[in-house]
Amino acid sequence: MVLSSQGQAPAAAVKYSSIIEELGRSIVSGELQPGGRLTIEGLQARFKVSRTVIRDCMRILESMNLVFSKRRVGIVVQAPRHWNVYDARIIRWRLEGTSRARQFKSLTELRCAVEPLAAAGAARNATQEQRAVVVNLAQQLRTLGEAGRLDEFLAVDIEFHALLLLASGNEMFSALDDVVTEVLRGRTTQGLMPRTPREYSLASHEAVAAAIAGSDPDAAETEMRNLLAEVQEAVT
Amino acid sequence: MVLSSQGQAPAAAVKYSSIIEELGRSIVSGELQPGGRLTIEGLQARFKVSRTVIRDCMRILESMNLVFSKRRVGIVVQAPRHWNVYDARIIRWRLEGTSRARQFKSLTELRCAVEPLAAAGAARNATQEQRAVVVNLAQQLRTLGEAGRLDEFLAVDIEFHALLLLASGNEMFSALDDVVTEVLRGRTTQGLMPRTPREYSLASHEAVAAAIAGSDPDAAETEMRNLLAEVQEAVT
DNA sequence: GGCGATTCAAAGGTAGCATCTTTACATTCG
DNA sequence: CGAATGTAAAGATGCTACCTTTGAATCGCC
Repeated sequence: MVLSSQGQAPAAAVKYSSIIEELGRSIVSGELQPGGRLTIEGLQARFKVSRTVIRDCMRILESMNLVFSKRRVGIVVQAPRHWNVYDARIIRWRLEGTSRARQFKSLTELRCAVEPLAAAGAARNATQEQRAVVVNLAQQLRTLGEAGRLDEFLAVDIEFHALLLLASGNEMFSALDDVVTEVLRGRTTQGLMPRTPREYSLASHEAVAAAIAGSDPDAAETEMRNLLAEVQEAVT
Repeated sequence: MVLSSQGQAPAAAVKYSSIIEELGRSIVSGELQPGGRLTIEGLQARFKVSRTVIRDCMRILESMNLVFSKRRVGIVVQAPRHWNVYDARIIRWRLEGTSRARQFKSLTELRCAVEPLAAAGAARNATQEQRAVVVNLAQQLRTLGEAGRLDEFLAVDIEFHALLLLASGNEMFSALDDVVTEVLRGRTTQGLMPRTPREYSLASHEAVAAAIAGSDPDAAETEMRNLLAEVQEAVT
């Protein structure tokens, strides 16, 4: 799952991507109510493109379970419970839209659920190189944090957490790296972070790294939980 | 996310669904290597359908990040790390294929991560009715478990866990109900379950239910962790 | 041998037509 | 008057033919 780009696909804007974006956002924001109908013909006129393009878009939205299409009826907007909420695009749209705060909270809770086990997994499965990098990143975090270089701190923090997910050896966890990235980034932008990272947080990162380096899953899990306690609190 | 059907869409087999199934399975199983190429023309000949249908299929597979298409090159199979592994269809394909055991383990680990927090969430956010139902389901589990009626036990167990996820109030959690359903079902089919559910397990279900009914998030989380400890062990 | 121009294969996009389903409406019969 | 049945139309599904755009690979020049 890749938030920024469609996997390997070249960034080259294909024609329909903007249509998907627009419709996806409308649906996710609630502007297009569940049960609401669209027709290919209508969309064709609205976006001034051929039917093929609209059809392609519909297939994609359908595959995200945002809509379904039925003969003689048209394209019907699905209720939120059907949406593939783990699809990177839907996550992005929800974070951009009015439901940002809500989505943010959900994702943070998901992080709190997953990251401790991911850390434990990393302590078990990480390669030697990954262990070394984790320790190194934690050190960098301290340096940058104490120096108050927040932007660089954020970048390294993202790298730290993404590496843990990857090293966990569980692809369901590593697929969430975009989620974690987005949440960390949003947390800073939204001013939910202290100006200077707290000593507590720096120490926790180091402790997690040490546990992973020392192949101690239980410690890694516990320390990660400590680390997340702060986060949890800020959102609740 | 719905494993069995595409949301509200009628079961009516649209033409391309079987093509998607076949190609999706080939990719997920590794039969079609990452970097491997397909062409629309080739697929057209292979499946004896028009270009339109193939294009629709490609859009869908592309939207799952299983492939990407490039002009002058064709349709290229993506590496596993790009796949939308939370897409219900991909989960299903992986569970059907040769990587079943591996996928099973990942999903179980995911359950262990998510369900405790979901239980805590349910203790906080469930409606009165949901709380009553949870308690009732736990009771049924005891009755069915002690009577050795395994099929019915499984059905109720699935209902129990799905309700927790739903009641958690976190849509990222409730979207995982298919995953949990599939894991529970597979666990029974694969003979990972004791013939008669253990007293320990029955008590844990009751304890979780009681904690939710009594609005005690911490207890719900702890009890759910106890419940999952057994599961965790069986898979590791 | 390296670098720019050319070629061309394959996807992207358009257009129009035929078909199939399902809904909505009208008609008929009890 | 109400239920069953027939019918028309709306709109998705599917096919074919044709043009455009892109970018990989080859060719040719320096």
